[in-house]
Amino acid sequence: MKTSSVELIILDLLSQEQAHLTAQEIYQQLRSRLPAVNPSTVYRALERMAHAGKISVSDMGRGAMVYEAVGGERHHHLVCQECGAVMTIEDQPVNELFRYLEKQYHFEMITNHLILFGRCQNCQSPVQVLKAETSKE
Amino acid sequence: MKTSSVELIILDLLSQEQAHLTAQEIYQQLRSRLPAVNPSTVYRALERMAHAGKISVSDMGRGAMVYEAVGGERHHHLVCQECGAVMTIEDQPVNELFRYLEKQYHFEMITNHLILFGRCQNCQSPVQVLKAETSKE
DNA sequence: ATTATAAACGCAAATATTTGAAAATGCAAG
DNA sequence: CTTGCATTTTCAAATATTTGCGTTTATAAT
Repeated sequence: MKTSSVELIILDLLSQEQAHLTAQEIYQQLRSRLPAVNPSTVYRALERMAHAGKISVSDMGRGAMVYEAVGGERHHHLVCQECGAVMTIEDQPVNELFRYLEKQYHFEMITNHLILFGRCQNCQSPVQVLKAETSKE
Repeated sequence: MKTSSVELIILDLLSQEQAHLTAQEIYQQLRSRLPAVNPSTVYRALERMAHAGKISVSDMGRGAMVYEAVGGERHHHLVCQECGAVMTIEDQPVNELFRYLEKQYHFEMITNHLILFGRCQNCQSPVQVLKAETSKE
């Protein structure tokens, strides 16, 4: 099956510099190459590609899902909910959990990009103190 | 700080039977108790509550995020991307990973509800065969 | 009780996303 | 090349979500 032109361009966009783009960002950038493309074409293409495993979709706390090309080093992210900092972590420990769950539950994992939210080192104790001073629930 | 009435009702809704509700479902159900409530009030309340850690937000592959009250047994889900089946798994192995990552990256984990996508046992080999017969990329 | 301040809410407008149905395109078989 | 079928795209309309801003409500201080 030949890949549609929109899909090709989207893959190209997502291949630039480990891009994590939202549907809107993709739509906007696409318009500079295919000026008349319709938004629903983009949404449907993204849906298709995600289901086909060509791209991954994740919530990185930006308000909308971000899309990423699959391939390259498998990795995962820790996202700080206070300052938005994104740390990339290696696959190994996550992979171990996944393999364990696959055996345990006879489940074939598809998720290959984990996003975990929390507070980075910088945002930890300082915030606690601030909160203690400011609010009293 | 006193909790707003909308927040109280939302918490009540989410406390019924391990509910995983979308914003729309919450909005609809809320209207039966507060007929004149405005959608933006609901969206803003959900955002507030999520940020305050009163509820958790996750993508269970239903097209929209689902909200859940926190508290009760910590658990996670395996969601089958073919048939939509949802398995609940115990916290322990996930918790071990989280504790490891916290130590390793000095990161304080907030995520407490993991959703992992894949294929359940029923949807595994059958689909492979079907695909092999049907498509030839 | 009165006033000041911040949080929550409603409303209307702007955006974003989804959906159904028709037109266009690509591909394979005849 | 022409027909048939499946996929992709468009368009318009329906939904869903977000945003700015003015109003109300709650809370705390005077």
